[in-house]
Amino acid sequence: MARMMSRPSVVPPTLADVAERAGVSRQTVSNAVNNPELLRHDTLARVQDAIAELGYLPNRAARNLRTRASHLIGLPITGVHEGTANALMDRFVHSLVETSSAAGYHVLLFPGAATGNPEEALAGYDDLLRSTAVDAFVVTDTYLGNPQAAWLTDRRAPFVAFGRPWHDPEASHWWVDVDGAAGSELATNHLLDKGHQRIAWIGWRKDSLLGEDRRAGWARALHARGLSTAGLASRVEDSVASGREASAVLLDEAHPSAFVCASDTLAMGVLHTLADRGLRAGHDIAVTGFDDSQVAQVVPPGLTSVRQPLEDVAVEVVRALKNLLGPPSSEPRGVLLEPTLVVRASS
Amino acid sequence: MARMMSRPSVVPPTLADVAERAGVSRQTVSNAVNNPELLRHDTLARVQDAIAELGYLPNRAARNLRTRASHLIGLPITGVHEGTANALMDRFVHSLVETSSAAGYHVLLFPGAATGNPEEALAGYDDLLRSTAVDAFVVTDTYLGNPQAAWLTDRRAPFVAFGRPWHDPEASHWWVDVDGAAGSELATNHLLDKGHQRIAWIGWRKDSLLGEDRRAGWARALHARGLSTAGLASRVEDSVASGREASAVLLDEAHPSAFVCASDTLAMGVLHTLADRGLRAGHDIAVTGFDDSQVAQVVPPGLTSVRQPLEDVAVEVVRALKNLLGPPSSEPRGVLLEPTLVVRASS
DNA sequence: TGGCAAGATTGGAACGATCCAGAATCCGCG
DNA sequence: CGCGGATTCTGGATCGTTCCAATCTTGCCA
Repeated sequence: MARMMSRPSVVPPTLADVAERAGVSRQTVSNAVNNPELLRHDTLARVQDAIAELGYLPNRAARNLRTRASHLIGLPITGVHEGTANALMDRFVHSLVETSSAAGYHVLLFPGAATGNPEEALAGYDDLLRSTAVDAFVVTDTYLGNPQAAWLTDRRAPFVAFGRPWHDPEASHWWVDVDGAAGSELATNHLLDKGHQRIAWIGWRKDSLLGEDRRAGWARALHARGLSTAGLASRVEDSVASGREASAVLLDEAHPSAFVCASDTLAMGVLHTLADRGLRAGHDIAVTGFDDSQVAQVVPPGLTSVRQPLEDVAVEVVRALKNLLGPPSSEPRGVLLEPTLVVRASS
Repeated sequence: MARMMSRPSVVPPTLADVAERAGVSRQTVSNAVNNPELLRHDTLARVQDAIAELGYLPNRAARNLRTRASHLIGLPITGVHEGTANALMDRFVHSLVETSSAAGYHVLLFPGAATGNPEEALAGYDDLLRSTAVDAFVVTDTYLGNPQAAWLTDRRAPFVAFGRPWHDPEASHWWVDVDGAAGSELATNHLLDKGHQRIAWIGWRKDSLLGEDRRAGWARALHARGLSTAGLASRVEDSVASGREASAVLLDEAHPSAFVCASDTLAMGVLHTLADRGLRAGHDIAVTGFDDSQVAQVVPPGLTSVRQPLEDVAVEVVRALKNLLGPPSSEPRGVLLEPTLVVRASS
């Protein structure tokens, strides 16, 4: 059956074809597509019929040329870090594709700062923009000292950041972020409610403002109950090995009954240490992670983790994009979303 | 400093601008960019200087319009399955972006068969193609009964599949795949070499040809050593829960000393069962997975897993794309790559 | 019924590149 | 020195759409 429907590989119909068929001018067809409210009822119907009969679809290249827009959003693909549990992007990318598609945009992937110096990589952004390959960017790697945001702002490149402008609170670009402090506070309070008193923190190096933010939530929760944080925090790099070492040291020196971690990767390190010592997560020692990665979902016995509302982030990012590319608006340029806690057997 | 370099937001230079500056015609500049060998040495140099001075970049929309090509490759994003350990696509997408970028292509993401009936989703493919949004597709979900390949072939849509045409060995489209049987054979032989005699298989439902292929490798390895497979195989759906149940049953009824699984997800299920029973993976019972997902890398004590050479797959996919979009070639249309085994502490 | 503004429709020009055919230049050789 | 052919360069036409300004209809009221 499908075979009978197979189209010969002819050239697709154009505006002119539709116009002829409907007995109107090209411009009228164009209006029928882009500004239907300009047409009289009966004309609109006639044109729409013709469009349907011919299976007309506007040629994107031509439209892009004329309107100087591509309706594409550039998303740099950053390096996959072996050994970390970050499937975070997977979920975000998926949500972003869905949401932006509904808004008439498609997502264009391109190599981000994969290799070499950042200057060179950023030049790639500029090329995409100048060649009208993309209308705007969505950037996610707003880590310590990443020059992206400042550079893009400087070049007047339209972009939305997933991540706050930590180093420049005055930054005027659009951003969406998740409240990390609230997240670790959620996790910590959950443990406190379970009766834990000595709750350790394993986070990132002090120069990671994102890490310090998440840490603040842990500290806030402890202080709120009159508990001290002294000696209970460790700051390392984001790897399983680091989490493993840090938790071993903390167990020996501070005797915590629970760990709150800045990432699932670090939490996995804790699980390693527990396994090494014959301790059972959730039974002997409680552990929580951050990101609700697939690892957290499938690892025995199940890792309690802070889940970022990536679907909502995507929605907000697209909203920001629309504001960015549309007429100037006075909406707030930064949005902070609240994470949730997914409780599993590790706590 | 950077601020001083900021460009005013002027219109980018066009071919005509470069032509004027270099004192040649538009066409000559076009040739300098696309067919440099047509120019005399000195003219080429002069034009290239002008290009560099003005920072000229061809306008993609205009080029696409004229050449009827977009230099974009469509990659449908399929649903994220919660609870499975499939970060496979992450790695593949990354490789594909890198490789195709080097070949002058960019990757366009769009919602695949996310919701509803496949017919509707496939119509989305057609739209992209007809509106000249993409030149070709890369499809990955060639699972049981997926109509994609046949449908795309029918519509004469150019595409390359990651995955063999299981249901139609005569299919004439381009594809790249990884030898699953060889993968499980690798894993099984590894266990046999370690002295295991009773090695169980946990795979997918029998109607998954991909699953049966992987299973065949396990059976082949056992038979090669004169061992029987009787009672040692279980076929379930791809979830942690299924792997958990299947392994529990197998442990009770067949008393295997090792498990070879068709996916990391199933292997995680086995790890759950082992944890339930106080058994230690790699010590009491050996386990191997398939895909070398991030989960395999970070879970204690480390999951031995078959790793697909996704980087090579991407290279082959791009090679196929070039053949597909370029002049007809007589290269073979199917490529089968060999996986490797990543040994960790679970075996 | 004439006048007029609002509404609906139209045709030419433009976006910036490449295709194509023809013109100019170069080169070697009789 | 002139000629033919290869090499190099050029200008107009074109891809399919939207912008723009102008024209044609319509509806309303005096």
